[in-house]
Amino acid sequence: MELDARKKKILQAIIKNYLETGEPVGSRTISKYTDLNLSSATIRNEMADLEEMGYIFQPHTSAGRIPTDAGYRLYVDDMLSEKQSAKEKEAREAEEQSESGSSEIDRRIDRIEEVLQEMAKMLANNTNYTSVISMPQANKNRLKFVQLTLVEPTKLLTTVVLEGNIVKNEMIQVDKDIDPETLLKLNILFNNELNGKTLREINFDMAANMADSAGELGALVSEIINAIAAAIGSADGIQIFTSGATNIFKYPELSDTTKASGLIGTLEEKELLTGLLADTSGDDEEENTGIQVYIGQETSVSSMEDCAVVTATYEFEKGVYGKVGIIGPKRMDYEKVVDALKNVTGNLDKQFRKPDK
Amino acid sequence: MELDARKKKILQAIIKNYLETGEPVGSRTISKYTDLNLSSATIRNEMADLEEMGYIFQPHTSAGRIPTDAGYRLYVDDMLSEKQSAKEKEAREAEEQSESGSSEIDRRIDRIEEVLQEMAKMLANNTNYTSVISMPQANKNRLKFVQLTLVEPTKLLTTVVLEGNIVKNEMIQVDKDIDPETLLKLNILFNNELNGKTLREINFDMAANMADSAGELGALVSEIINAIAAAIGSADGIQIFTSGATNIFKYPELSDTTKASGLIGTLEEKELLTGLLADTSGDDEEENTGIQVYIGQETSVSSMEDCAVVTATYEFEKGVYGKVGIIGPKRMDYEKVVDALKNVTGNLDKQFRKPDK
DNA sequence: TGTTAGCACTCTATTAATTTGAGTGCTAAC
DNA sequence: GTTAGCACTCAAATTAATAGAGTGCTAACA
Repeated sequence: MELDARKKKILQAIIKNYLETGEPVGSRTISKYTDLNLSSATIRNEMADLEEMGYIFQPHTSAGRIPTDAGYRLYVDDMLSEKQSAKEKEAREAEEQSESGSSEIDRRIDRIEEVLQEMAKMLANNTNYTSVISMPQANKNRLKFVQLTLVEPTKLLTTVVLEGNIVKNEMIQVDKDIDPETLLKLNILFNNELNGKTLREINFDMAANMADSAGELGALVSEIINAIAAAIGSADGIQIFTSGATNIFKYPELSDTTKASGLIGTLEEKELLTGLLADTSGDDEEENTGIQVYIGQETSVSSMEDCAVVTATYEFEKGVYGKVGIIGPKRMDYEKVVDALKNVTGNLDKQFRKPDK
Repeated sequence: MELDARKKKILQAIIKNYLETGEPVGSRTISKYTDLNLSSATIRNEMADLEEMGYIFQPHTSAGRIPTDAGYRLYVDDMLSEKQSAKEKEAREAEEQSESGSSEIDRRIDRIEEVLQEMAKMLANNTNYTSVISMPQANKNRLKFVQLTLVEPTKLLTTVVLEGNIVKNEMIQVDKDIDPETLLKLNILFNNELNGKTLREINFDMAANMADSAGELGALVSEIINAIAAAIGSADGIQIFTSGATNIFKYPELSDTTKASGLIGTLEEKELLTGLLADTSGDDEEENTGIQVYIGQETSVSSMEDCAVVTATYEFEKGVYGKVGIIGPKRMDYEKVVDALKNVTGNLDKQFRKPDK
């Protein structure tokens, strides 16, 4: 069967209406809602076709129609490609707004966590859905600077600064006292050897080599390397901020206790979200719009099979990306969500990249 | 009216039964449940009295009775005072178990956040309620060590170590380059002047004084002091870990959507929890058992008016306390919860205080 | 005087029966 | 190809009927 223009128009009308009301939509509604000037009977015929094609279905005989995942997919893809073509026009018209109120957050750029948490909150409030933001993935990030400090005679503080000025600390308990000269030597050693290295590069034989060449300090050196690796690692482990979890209760189709509990549970756990926010740079869709949409099963998180997830990527430092996502019911206002996400990623890009400084 | 022994026994039986079943309990049940050998009619009479006294009530005529907040209060107080007397006996019998498996967590004691988060998870899993743990309140904590490092020519990293080895970082953007000697001077200056000070002590005129005596570096010095204060402050802002929020769905009286949403919302916000976990050292009850119980309205968090909250205090460093709490329905298993809390605080005390090291 | 059996009464919860109305599919006419 | 009309279906809301748990009160009993 052919999905001609009229069918498509009807399908869109159905989905649009369902997005607003959340109720199955019947033929009579569409007959009036559209400018097609068709009777409900005609619409019914077309609907039967659309159902056969798998874009809509009835929850039960004698109910209106609801979009299937395939229906949503079609709708979303259409919208995105429209946005895409609209984008080119925008690109020309933009630039005038490019500098705006970033100074306030500028000052505390080192408090990335707070910025992201705040963003998540805002996003959730604006959209009435649940928002999710991942810390930029640092595992491709390079070590910029290491500082060893003696806090107590046997307590060594390792401060690690990564590219992008992410700072992490690790405390090491040592057996015997360390004298200042040794400390200085160690500091120089580590900064010479490790700067610019990633976690992966450090982990391999480098540790062994350095420990060897350090002679009697070998044990200490390898312990310090471990601490450094742990510090980088702890920055690596995807950190995720969520907000507005309770917004799901605004949508009856999600607020049944088992579903809600499952959803909130995965939001609390956070580990399960990493999959959602994995790095997808290189995907086709990504290349085009920077936006990805997962509908129902496509999320591969079982507790979200009744949800849709829209994600976008922001750039933290050259080549280091983080993700922003919105989780809501399948019948979410995709258009609004996409706009909101673009807004946020745009903001973050601007704040973090700061080509001027 | 007099609350004689028999009435008390009946009240306890009612509450105990209600804790288990969650259903209003009737006279016949009690007549069999207790060893009082009284007919249901007699029990009914006593129940009428207990109701008049305000310890129990009927959700509607012809339903069994449910404890009022006052009833719970009586029950909990009794239990706690029993525990208290039992404690003395324990004290004699204890000590043999005093050293147990703390080594594993010992190693990573600097990762307090992780330890506490893990504890919260465990506690929630064991009890099937929601758990809450606050970071030790550092605002009485003293500065132990400051380290200024130049990360880039105009980027100054301030690393602050507090008593208890809490480490915080703050990045400062400076106008002009700083040469190594100045840096060294600053390091010495700050460590001499500020060590052992609390946030409050630093904030006052000290900042002004130091800036003055620093001459042309005045502006820089005061900016650094700000950074240090911010670092301490960020450690001060109560940090709270929660776990098992979704456990509330296991209790029908809490899982109605509005209530659940409110509760989970406050758990997500966390700010509202600070009141619950405020420092109460010095309270009467606290002195006796280390345990506090808030029933219903007593929490003064509106979303928890159908809940009970039990909290306990643990000692992080001498004089620095944190709190552990359990949030559940009023009909929670208080005894189990109190035991679990004591267990956890005991563990934390042991881990953090480490009188041996 | 405290305890108990007995009974009428109340009120919720459950189940069943009934009604309503939205929406469909199909047929026949335009 | 479109539409009016009609019989049919089914969920949801409404009402009615029933069952059962539990009470309060009275009168008898030890």
